[in-house]
Amino acid sequence: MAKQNTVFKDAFNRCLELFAETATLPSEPELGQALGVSRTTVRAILTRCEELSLIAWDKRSKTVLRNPEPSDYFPSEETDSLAERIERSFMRRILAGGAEPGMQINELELAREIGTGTTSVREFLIRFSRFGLIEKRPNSHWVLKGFTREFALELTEVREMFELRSAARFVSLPEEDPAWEELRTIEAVHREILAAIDERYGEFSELDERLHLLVHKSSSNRFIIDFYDVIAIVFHYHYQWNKANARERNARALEEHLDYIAALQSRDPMSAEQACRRHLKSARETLLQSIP
Amino acid sequence: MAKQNTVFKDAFNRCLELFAETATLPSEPELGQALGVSRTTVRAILTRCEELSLIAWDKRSKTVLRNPEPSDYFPSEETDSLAERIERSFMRRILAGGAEPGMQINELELAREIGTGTTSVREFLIRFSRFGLIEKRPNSHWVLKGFTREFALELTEVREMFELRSAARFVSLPEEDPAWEELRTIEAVHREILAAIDERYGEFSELDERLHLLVHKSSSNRFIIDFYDVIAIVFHYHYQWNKANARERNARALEEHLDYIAALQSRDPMSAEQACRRHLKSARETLLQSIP
DNA sequence: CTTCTGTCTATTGTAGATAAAAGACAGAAG
DNA sequence: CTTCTGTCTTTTATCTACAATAGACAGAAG
Repeated sequence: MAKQNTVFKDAFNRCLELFAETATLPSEPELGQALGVSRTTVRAILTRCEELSLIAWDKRSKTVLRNPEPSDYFPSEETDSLAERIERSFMRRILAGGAEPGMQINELELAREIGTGTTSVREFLIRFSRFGLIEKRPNSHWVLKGFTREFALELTEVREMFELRSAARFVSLPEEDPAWEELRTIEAVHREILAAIDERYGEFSELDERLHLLVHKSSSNRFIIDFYDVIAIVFHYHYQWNKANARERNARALEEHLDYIAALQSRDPMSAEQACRRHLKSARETLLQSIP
Repeated sequence: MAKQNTVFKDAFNRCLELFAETATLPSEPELGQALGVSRTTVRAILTRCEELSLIAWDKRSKTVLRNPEPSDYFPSEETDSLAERIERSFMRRILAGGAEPGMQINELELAREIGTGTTSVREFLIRFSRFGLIEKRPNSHWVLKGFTREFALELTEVREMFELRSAARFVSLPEEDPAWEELRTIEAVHREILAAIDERYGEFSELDERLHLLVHKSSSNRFIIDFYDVIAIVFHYHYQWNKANARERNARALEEHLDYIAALQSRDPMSAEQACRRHLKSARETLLQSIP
């Protein structure tokens, strides 16, 4: 098992969705473009489609023979990349499981538990180390620094610096910048969700990320934008983990977002700064409350 | 060749230095402590010392028989860890060699050139990616983003945010904080170097890192402190690469540092901020001048 | 009863191998 | 003459293996 063929399986599944739209499939390079994979993978997909009698394929003609059935798809467990599986397992262990700061992290043990080789785990840990939650002792184990109060405070301190700076840039973006359009879209989604808050409050997490990432992006600074990954992953898993009072919390945050959005749209630096500060302050408090 | 024994070789060399101080060596755990290695490595070192008739070793008694000669040491090329070698080769390629932005980076080729396995190169690139100079195309190559003007501006923007914040913290450190002592030491070294600037201007680079790292550390924020790695590596290689007018540049920077140090020692936030801004501004300009 | 040494085990760092995926090139089809 | 397909080569992602290194434990020495 040198390499998982998850790219193939995932692209295959996505390719079946395209069948609904057209009776004849486009050329191989075009398909590759649409699915975001190379021609090699496209041909593997087409070959499998042919084997399953989903299409008739002869050189340039690719005719859809029948609509795909659920059994044609690969199960979703098989389409996740190894890196995603490792991340989930790891985060579950350190966030959900009682993981005390100072705990040792063992590459071999993690690999065995996840059912994978050590190399992948190792590379994951290296990438993950930039989130500041783990640290390497050279020639020895990793140490879990823990999702502690200090961590949250350090994270939010930088977040606030970066977001205030980005918000200040945002209000000075030229009228024709696509960010304004995206901001209006995000605003509309906010209103939709608020209108049906009882059913849709769960969609907040994703929307939150979308808004803040948009703001951070206007900094045009790769370090600021990259840092948003740290924030996103922490909040992502934090929302999954801590669902107490989610409805009220999210409703309040949505209102704050609307204020923030309005302030950005006013193009007034001062009120944007104030709205930004207010929201970040309550976001910080929410995060801190969930930490013992 | 599963693992290079550079830890052993480097510790062995450092161990020979200890011979000058004592006629009998301390216990194994103590030696391990002093050299920063495990007992396993200590015993390997002692075994080799015995083989070379450098010491007589019987259980607890370890008597030095003769002083080490140059030929006893391992050559310095063999004591560098693989990671260090890869970093140097890579930086030489991308800074010195005409490396245009957008260039593809090939793991296999790099590994062959450095004479190492792909795994190590790969892990290096993953670690290095946080410096914002390269980017991964999944399932495909890395792309060099280049040491460009934008890079320098983005880097210094964050640097200035972080250092201003850290300097503000610094002035409010309590009297007994060891940072004040370290600051006085750094100040003294500055004066020494300035007094003999023509011969010693080359020592500035290291001192610069020491001062700024001290300031950043007072933020007590892991993200700010970690970010200093990015700054340090960029300036480190930048100094090596760009030696034009080094004497004058360093002399001016030393003067600025002294102002900055005095402002910090005054405990006055306003003057610390001003001195910090002044120095960072000229550091930025120096960096930008070296980029075409 | 603390600290050391001898011995053994477990884990990390690195190389090498292999399937998956990307990508290059020439000739075919429009 | 542009875009496609067939074929082939190169590179990446991942596993496995193994030496270097760390670390554990029991008995020895003080």
